[in-house]
Amino acid sequence: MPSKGATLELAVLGLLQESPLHGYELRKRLNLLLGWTRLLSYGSLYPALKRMLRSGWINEVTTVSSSVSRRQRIVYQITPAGTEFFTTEITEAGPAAWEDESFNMRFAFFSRTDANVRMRILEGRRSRLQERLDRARSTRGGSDRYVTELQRHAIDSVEREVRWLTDLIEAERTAQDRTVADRAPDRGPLTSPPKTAVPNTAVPNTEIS
Amino acid sequence: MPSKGATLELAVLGLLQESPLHGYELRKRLNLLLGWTRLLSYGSLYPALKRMLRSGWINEVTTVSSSVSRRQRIVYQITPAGTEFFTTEITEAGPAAWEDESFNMRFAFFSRTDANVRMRILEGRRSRLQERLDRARSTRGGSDRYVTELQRHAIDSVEREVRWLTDLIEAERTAQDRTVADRAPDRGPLTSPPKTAVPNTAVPNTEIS
DNA sequence: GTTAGCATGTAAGGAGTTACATGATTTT
DNA sequence: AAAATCATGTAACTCCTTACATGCTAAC
Repeated sequence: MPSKGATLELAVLGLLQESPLHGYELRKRLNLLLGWTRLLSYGSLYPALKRMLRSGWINEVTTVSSSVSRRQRIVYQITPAGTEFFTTEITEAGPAAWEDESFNMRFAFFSRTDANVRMRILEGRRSRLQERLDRARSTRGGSDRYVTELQRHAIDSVEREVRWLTDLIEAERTAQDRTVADRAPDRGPLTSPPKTAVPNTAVPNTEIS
Repeated sequence: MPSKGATLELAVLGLLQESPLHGYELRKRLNLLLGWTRLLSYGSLYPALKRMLRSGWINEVTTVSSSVSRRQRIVYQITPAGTEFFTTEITEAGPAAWEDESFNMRFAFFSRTDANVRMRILEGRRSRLQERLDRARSTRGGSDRYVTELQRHAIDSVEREVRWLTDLIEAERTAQDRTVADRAPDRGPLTSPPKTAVPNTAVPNTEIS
């Protein structure tokens, strides 16, 4: 079975690979990682965790009093089965991986993805967007000013995303060439951002658990 | 009641205000108007049409043989009640109107919206996006290269959209000033696009029905 | 001591998709 | 005559949100 969606489950597993977390904290991290446009609700997250428990991908450990806080929490940790599922799914670079949500999630875990899989996902995503552009450009028939403007803006946005992907693919490719040519340790791409980076004025925000 | 979503229904009513259409054709136009990223399915459209029939917003007329084609179609036309509902909803410039889908739909029908309502929707949408930016910029704590890059790109995209809205607001404002000052007929904004327009190389596509 | 934020859940429902079904008409 | 496209629908299912419920703990 090609496994339909399961984006949320995979994102949770990806986060739990770094460290065990409880639901409340998971939600915060998921909102950072993906979404931030759409805040994930608890009504979505907690049932997902229950499902994952039943699937045997995660274990729950109830903490009563630990070092700093004596607040009761249910901490989830990933199981070997969960790790295996995550690895299998994240390696799957088929059409499901170039859809919006799915792509974002996979991209967020690219550090734990093989270089050739990264490449296939980036290229697949780009051709998916290219298809959209072709469709949009061939069917523009709006006489209305606002409709035209809306479509123009939408096309601009997708074109921008295609350029972003192209830059990333280029960065991946040169990084890979370096590795093959020099036998140097794979430092990976993105050591220098492909476009003008936002000046990092943000608060470091070093809150752990 | 503030009326939850009903984006699809409103979009259908908006299209039917121009001319009566059958389901198949409606889907095509809806995909142009909104979506084009997400193709609307018939499993969504036809039940919506049934609901709208029951609500009395539209009538159905079965055509058997007309001028060009003798193919059987069910053509829907908007009723006075439907027009009233559409007008009321489209004038409602509350928070529901600045959400992604809802905003796009309302924007697409801006030609049939009062200038002051347009302004409120554009400004509301912009401050909604501004909130997202503030949240995203204050919580950036990713050490991972790819996560950082993903968030940077997401922030860039929203910043771009904010600028787009700012230009549109400016265009609306000057258009309104002109109208007030000269007593000239309201030619509206967007007579010249605020940014570099895509060179219109698209096929005119004059397919009607 | 009360408010704000932490923490976990459930039930009902909204909005959509996919898969299934069927058949007419036009094009090749 | 076959294939593509037009045309309309239903049933099951997915995924998510909102509203409801509950209670603890930290800060003011």
